[in-house]
Amino acid sequence: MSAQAHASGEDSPTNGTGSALSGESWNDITPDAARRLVVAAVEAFAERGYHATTTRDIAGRAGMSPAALYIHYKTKEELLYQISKVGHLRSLALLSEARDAAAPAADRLATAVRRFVRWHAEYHTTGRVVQYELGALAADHYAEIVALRRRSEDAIRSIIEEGVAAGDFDVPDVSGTTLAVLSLCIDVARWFNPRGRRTPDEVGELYADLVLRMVGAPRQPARP
Amino acid sequence: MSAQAHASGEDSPTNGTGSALSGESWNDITPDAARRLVVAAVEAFAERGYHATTTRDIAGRAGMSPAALYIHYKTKEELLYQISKVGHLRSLALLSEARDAAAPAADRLATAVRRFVRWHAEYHTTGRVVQYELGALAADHYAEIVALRRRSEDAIRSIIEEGVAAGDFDVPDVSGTTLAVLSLCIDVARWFNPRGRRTPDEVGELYADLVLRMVGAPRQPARP
DNA sequence: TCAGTATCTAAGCGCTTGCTCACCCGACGG
DNA sequence: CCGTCGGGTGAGCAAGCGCTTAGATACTGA
Repeated sequence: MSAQAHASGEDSPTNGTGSALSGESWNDITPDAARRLVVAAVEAFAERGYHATTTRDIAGRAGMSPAALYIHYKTKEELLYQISKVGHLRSLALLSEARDAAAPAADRLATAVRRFVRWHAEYHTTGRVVQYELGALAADHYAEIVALRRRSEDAIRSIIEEGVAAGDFDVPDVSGTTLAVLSLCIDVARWFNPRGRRTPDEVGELYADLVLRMVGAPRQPARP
Repeated sequence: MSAQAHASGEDSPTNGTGSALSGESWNDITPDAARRLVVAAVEAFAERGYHATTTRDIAGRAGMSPAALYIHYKTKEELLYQISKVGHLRSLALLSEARDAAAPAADRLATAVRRFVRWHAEYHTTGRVVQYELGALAADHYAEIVALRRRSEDAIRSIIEEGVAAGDFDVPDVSGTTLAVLSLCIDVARWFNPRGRRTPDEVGELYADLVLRMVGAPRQPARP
């Protein structure tokens, strides 16, 4: 397979948003206790699911009493909403950035997949909550999140459409393939295990290659 | 509710096990009330998740009082276990059959994916429970199910390995690609919507094509 | 005819849930 | 030196949970 050497600089074709640096993106939540609660909630939701997680458990992990949770968040659902929103915005930013880069469609698609997958692997707990606990959101919050997801889908679809138009891709069913690509990437959050054989970087590389095959792009161009 | 019509015949290249006929496979559960409970539980678990589903809800959907549930199943978890077991056995049978067929690896892989995906689309409620509610199983039940999943993975891996050995496939990372193929198929249960544009057959066909591309098989052989 | 069995229900037990309330505490400006 | 205020607590409420029990009903074979 392709050498995964790629020194750090590797991507960040555009960094207009300045989002590229952030690791887990809870850093800008204040006060400190509110941030600890979000982190605790992500862990708990990812481990046991939203409904199986108790507010006592979340508060406990954050090192405070059950009642303290309600100083910072009105309900347990609001915590989920916060997590879901931040996660979806991050996904969308990632994919939009890749779509808008000045590069051939194949490169942009590979970059999008590589980063999207890497994020889902690296922050697979967050990813799990973001991708699999939507159903627990209140109706209005759910609608808002679904709109963000649609925009993410559009970003991928755009790249594939442009690749087809440029004659770089061979894709009989663009919207079906878009769905499959996104689905493939998202599911990484479900199975990824940080103690497994593969690093997030390796999975990203593997998946970028697989997706290029799916769209019938000529074999991976040598990367600088 | 689920039209279980499904004209059966369509493919079935091998039908040694005789399992090919079953549609939704709850038909052989007796007595009738126990079957109704399983069907109700599948619907409820798929809609809201295991933990958000109450025994009162399940019993209600099955048209009986909450207490009646416990005549047929010892606990709510046993219901989940039953569903999970039947579903995983069905998946495994599907994949094993495809693996053992007398045909080139590409055909066997395409058949495996086509049927696996079709099943996850057609019975996406069951699929949802089977694939996404494992975590709610008791420890011993969980271990048993995980063993079944490993055997399913082995079936796919075998086909890919044999395709590589025969020179039909070009796969740099066999076990990674196996994971990706399974992941892609499984995730159909999450997003498939019976009121959407695509039928289960169409999704199966699309995915079989995509997977052949992923393993670098020469373009799809004409099917009879 | 009638005990035995299988199936079901109304009522409810003990416990946990999400969330609230009355109160406490240390930092800090005047 | 005190009042205020953001952040915290212990206790607990109403509701809902999984599950049990005592008893009703219908069907069976002898």
